[in-house]
Amino acid sequence: MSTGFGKGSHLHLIDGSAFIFRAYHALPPLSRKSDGLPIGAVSGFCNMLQRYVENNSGKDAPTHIAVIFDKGSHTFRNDLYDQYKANREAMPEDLRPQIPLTRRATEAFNIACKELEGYEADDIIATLACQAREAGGSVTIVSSDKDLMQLVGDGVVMYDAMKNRVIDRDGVFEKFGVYPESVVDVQALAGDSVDNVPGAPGIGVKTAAQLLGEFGTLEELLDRAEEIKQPKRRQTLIEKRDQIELSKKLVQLDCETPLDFTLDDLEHTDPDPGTLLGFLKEMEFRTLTKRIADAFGVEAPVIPDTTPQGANPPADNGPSVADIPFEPASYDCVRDVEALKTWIAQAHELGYVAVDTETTSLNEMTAELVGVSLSVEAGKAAYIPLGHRSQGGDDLFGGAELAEGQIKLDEALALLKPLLEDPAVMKIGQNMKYDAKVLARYGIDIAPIDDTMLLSYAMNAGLHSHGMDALSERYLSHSPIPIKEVIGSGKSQITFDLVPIDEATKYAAEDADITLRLWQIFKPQLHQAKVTRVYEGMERPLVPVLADMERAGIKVDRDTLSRMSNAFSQKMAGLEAEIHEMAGQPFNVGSPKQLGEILFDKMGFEGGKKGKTGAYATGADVLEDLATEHELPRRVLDWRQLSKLKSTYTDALQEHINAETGRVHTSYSIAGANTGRLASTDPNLQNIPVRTEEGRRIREAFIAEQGKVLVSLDYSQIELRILAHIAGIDALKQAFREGQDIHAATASEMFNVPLDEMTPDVRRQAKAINFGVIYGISGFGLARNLRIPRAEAQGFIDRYFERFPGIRTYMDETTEFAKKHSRVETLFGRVIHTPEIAAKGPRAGFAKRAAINAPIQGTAADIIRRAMIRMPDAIAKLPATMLLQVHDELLFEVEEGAVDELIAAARDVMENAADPVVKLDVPLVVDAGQGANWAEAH
DNA sequence: CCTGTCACG
DNA sequence: GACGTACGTGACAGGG
Repeated sequence: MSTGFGKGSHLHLIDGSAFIFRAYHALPPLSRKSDGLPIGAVSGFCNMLQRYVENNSGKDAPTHIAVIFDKGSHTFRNDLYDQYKANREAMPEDLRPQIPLTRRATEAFNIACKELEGYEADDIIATLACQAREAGGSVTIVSSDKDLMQLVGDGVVMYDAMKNRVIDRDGVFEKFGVYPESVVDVQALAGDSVDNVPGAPGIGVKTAAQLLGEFGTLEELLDRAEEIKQPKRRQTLIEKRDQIELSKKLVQLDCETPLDFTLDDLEHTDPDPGTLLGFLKEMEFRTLTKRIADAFGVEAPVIPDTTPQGANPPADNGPSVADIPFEPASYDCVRDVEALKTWIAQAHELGYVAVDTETTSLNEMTAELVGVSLSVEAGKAAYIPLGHRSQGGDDLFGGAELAEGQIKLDEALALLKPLLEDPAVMKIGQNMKYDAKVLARYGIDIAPIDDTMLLSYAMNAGLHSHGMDALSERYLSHSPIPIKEVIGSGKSQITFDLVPIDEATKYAAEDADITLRLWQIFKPQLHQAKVTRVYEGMERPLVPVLADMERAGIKVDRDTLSRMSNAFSQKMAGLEAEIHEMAGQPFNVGSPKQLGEILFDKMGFEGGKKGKTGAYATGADVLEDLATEHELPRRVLDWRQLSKLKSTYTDALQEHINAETGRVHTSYSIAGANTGRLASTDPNLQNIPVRTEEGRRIREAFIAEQGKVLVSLDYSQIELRILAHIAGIDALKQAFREGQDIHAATASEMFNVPLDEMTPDVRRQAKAINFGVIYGISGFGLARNLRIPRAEAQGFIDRYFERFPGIRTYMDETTEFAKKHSRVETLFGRVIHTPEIAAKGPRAGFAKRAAINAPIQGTAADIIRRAMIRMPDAIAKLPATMLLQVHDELLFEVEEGAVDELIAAARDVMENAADPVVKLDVPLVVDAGQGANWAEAH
């Protein structure tokens, strides 16, 4: 029945990109259950196609149909004008992989799918519409894009699928005030801020339509521009003639696109049921598969239910998980292989399982696995003891023997490994990084995971902490068995392997039970809280990245530390003697209480202030002031510095060197800091000294292995850059774009000092103000920091606000937002709750400054998180390991020959880490350093 | 266990 | 007009 395209034929042209974006934004970010592939836009796209075909199956059904896509970002318009579509936001990361799938979907529906490199979809649509019109057929363009309106008329109409409205010549007139043949002229004059078409400044659609009504065509208008009465308008049209003519070329669609197919190739035929249903099955679209199978009158293919619900708990019908009682006695203790297999099968069937590990220590690097607990349903959990020992073993070596009635560790792990690594089963944990690290040491790479701690953090940062006990109390009204009751505390504390198995079961299974229940509460709330992308993009993917960094650790040279400790001891002893001599009596220099009494009571210094405990304040700022009057306070300051360096660093770090690896392994808490920053503990490697020469030498003990180098990359002024972007401070943005010294530039702007006459002191003051702004500046705080009178500090601040009024606006708007919503947000959508903002009294001040700071600090934290998540792939082929993060710095260990390559690759990731979600107005700049130790690298 | 102090960004 | 004040962390020592 193929007769070729001609009179009576009806061509439908669907704007594919419009369909995709509408589908993407209309739906929550769904993902394919079996492997987490993002699929929301594809799902919406298929639904829209299906509905479209259904609605157009009557006698007006199209004889020919095609979906047209854009291809490539560079078109002939970019050659005309390099700014064309330059400020278009980049495609969201989770949409990109879905684009090819929409092509496949189109083909599966047996609809022609067309695109052409170097041309926009609009040009292909224009060319096809012209051809169809000439052949005597009619055309419906399915799109609401105003750029396509120039094509309407002579048998061509547009159809807005969203509003279910046909746009004909009158519809175009309604929109533009002119008929289709003049649309291009209107657009050339009015320009388009979305596509970055310049147009004529100051002329919009209304004025353009009016001018064209008067002069007829754009060319006529430009030739006779002198006749225009309004002086401003006349001047614009004369001066900007080139720009307007360029704009016309940009908006004019190309009807001569070189196509490698003809209209006849677009003939619409019914899809092949097998192909279409096969595709839908592969995408795991259950509802749509069934609907289309019904329409074909065939059996719907079975999408195996053994593939997991995985990512989400089943819809909640029964009693709330918080209402199901906790019954420790009901927990299953799994002591044989058959029972274990039953539990594993249940997990496979459901597609999710809560997992918790019990170990001999909180240190994941040395902890030995003692047992694993699982839960698949609220109130239903199992504990699998694997390494329990009978208490008080009485053999000669005092070692306890493995208790009876446990599956052999190897055997159990061999059974658990396929489950824990099965991409089709979601493993749910509370602080999964811990379990992942322990299991990694037993050869199990647990994935995919959900983490209740991180779910809570993504939704509730700032509201409460995210430890399991706190979450259980708050959301389940249940106090878990305290670990103290199981293993004791203090001197009589035992390790978990010595806990009797019955008791261990109650404790361990309860943890898995609680974790599962929390997940069932939290996971469905994620989308509503609008933090799905935060959780899936910036929290969860960080878990394996940090686990690897922590397991890698950094090499620390014990001898270097030990020598420093000795040197510090000697110096301190000398200082202590001098201090006692000056004080006229011996006392504990390390006791602020005793020191305060010596200073203010015995020696009679003025201005002693007592705190709420009744002790004198003896902080560094106090001693610094007293140091002008007497030598003793300076000695105490020196002593304190050495004492700090010794106790916290040179002594303590040695204790943290792992006997097996010879390295120090910190632990990062992902959900510790409210702003999104990480925190480092045991030991804290984010506060290794650097500001004083003496302290910085401690970094010489952090070294690279033989043949390797430490490389440090850090963001330059990232928070100030973010401030410039968020608050929209043009002067700061400009300074950053030009690579200026930002503090000097600020000083120059504030104090009217030319850059080449800048003194270090003026620059220092400007620097203090810049940082003060980030922290929610106050006259008092700046005065104290700069040690200047408060009035003077306030004067600086006033002048700063005067010169950079955007800052004041940002602070006011942020405070308002916080008051209104009780939260603030980062550029990437991270939510930080600010419950205290409503408080009265001094707490309100704290809350306000925290609210001002959080979006800035938090956005910086988001950016480096994104960089860290991308880093493993980016450096996969290099002999390099990412070791540490210090808020704006990443430290790597690299083989000597690959340093330059590593720097290039890592810098690229870091400098572009905001893309494509946020387009910053300022460049991100990363500085790099390298050396045999951290002091050299930094 | 809390407080003061001080190390970092 | 008074009241306290820079933001975010973690570790250690002293002292109850």
